[in-house]
Amino acid sequence: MKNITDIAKIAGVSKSTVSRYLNNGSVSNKTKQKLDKIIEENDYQPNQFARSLRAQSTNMIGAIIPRMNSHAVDETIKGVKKVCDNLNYRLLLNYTNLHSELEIDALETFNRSKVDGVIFMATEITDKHLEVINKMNVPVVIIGQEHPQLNCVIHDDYQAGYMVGKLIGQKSYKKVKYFGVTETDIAVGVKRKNGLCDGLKAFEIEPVISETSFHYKEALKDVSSDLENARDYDVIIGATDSIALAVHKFTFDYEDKLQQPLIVGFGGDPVTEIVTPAINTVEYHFVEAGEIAMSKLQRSIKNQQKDDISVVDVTCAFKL
Amino acid sequence: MKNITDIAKIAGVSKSTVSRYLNNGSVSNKTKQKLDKIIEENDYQPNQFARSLRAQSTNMIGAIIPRMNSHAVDETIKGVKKVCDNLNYRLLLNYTNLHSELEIDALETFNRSKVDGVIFMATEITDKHLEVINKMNVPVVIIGQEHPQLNCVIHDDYQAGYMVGKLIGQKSYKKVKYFGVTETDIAVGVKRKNGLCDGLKAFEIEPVISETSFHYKEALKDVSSDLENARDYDVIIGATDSIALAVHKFTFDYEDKLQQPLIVGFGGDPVTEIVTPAINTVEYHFVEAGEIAMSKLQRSIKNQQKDDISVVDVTCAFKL
DNA sequence: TTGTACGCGTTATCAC
DNA sequence: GTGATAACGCGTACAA
Repeated sequence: MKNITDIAKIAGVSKSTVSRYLNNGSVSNKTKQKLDKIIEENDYQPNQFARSLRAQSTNMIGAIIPRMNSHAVDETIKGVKKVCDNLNYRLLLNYTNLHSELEIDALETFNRSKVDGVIFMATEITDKHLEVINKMNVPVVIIGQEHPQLNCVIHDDYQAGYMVGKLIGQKSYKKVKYFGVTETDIAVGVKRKNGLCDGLKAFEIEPVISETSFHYKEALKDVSSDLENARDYDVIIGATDSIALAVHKFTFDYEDKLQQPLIVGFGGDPVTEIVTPAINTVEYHFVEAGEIAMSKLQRSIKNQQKDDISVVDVTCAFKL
Repeated sequence: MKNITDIAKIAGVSKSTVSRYLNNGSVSNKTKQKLDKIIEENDYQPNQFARSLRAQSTNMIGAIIPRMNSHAVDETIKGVKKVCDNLNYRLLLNYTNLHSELEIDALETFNRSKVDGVIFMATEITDKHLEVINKMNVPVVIIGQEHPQLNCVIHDDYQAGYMVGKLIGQKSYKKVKYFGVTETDIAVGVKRKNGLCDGLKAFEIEPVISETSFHYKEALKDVSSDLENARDYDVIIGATDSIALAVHKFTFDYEDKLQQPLIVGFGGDPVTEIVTPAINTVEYHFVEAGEIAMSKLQRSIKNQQKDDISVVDVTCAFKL
């Protein structure tokens, strides 16, 4: 592999001339053409590490994602990538498979790698997360959870829950079941649930609440044992689309086809419309969230200061 | 951000001592303890770029993935990551959203970034791909497509198709429909189809073949218009699980519930068992493929030479 | 327009 | 066990 000095020698110029050719331009037409050819022939590529070392910046953004096979993650990263492309940042993904320690590890790695900024799709922010993030000398933007000391983009989960609650109340459904998730996840476990309860409360409905897992398979177990002895719900709501799908899977086999409950989920996962009858799901604007997050990050990189939390609206595309 | 010289100054030693402390060891107990403390206090992290520049190697593996929200990609990367963790490589993902130019771009970027090796999940290998890969001075392993000049890991798509064909023939189904994909995708578009046809041929069955898209939505359109006037198939096979799901979606609404066709897909996507009735799908061993690919890459990095194509078996977990 | 000299942060070599 | 020094590849004042 050739370096800038090799190229300079071949061209019979100094390496600063080659460097100028590569960056600003300011070289004579003659040497320009000579270099065009030589660099092409030797397919020379400047060493990115030497560049970064020198420039003290890498033009890279690191993104930490909890998992891959997820509509939410996919869409969010689409948004992030779009802005990255515009701003000429390289996007690197680090995937933690929902492991909290791997998140910490990834944060430290990106910090050490001196990426220009980090996008962190969080499911939970522990004290350890906070400690590591505060020590970092690279700006971080969190997507999906909020924390007063950090730079965050969140979805309006309370509103999402509230909208569903109101829609259900208006249609005068009576018996409502909710499968929620752990309260360590503030966004989904707490706010979404509270929104729903408040929305229902206006109609004097109190849902029956259980807690289950984000994972379809585990949710299916919980849902099955839970609903086995109580099949008279008008509406069953899953805190996520995965959970709603588990509910669908179980209730689909109810003997009495006519009395199947209405099923509602959150997240706008396209799988919800593959099943029949399609599941009603609240649309989250993940792409937009990704774009906003990356723009925020860009500002942090320039200004070094955090701004307020950004809240992305949700939309309820369905009518009950 | 402090560097090794700062730390050395604070400790009152030379930077070579600090470097030794960080790497081999060979320092006195006294200075060791001193450095323990100082490095902790200043949370000093060695600059990765300077290290790589010096070492001429990055300990990083770049992976190029076509999309994120996919069971196949998710599982494959799990396998790759597992081996990476064992070998102490960092894994970087670059996601191309199924854009061929972005793949080329990603290959060049990783080459310039001097990662130690590249894992490339390909849907297609064009001349342009070949040209770029051949110019690279970093080993590349392809997953999912084969090419005589390249280092590849593939699934046994012919066998997968053949197994399905034989199972169908044995059950004496008669009218068989197959929704395939473009033949530019050798693995899925050609081999899977040929396997199926050969498997069926043994039973003198000739399937009716159409071509459609990998994407669920587009497949649904094609499937709908195709099946609208021909609802008397015993078996309908989709070249991928997405296509099979589209078939399910359409045929589920057939008025005559009793005469619903059997549906078969390929890929083992968990979504196929969420729908009811569950779709029969051929299991692909993506995690294993990822592991094999990464092991191959590791060998290439050490030896600089390519070995034979690795073929990963498929399994047919269902009986018809 | 072109070339010289230096520094980015790290590690390896070789004296001491 | 420790410290000075060169080298990794590049960009950029500064001088020519």
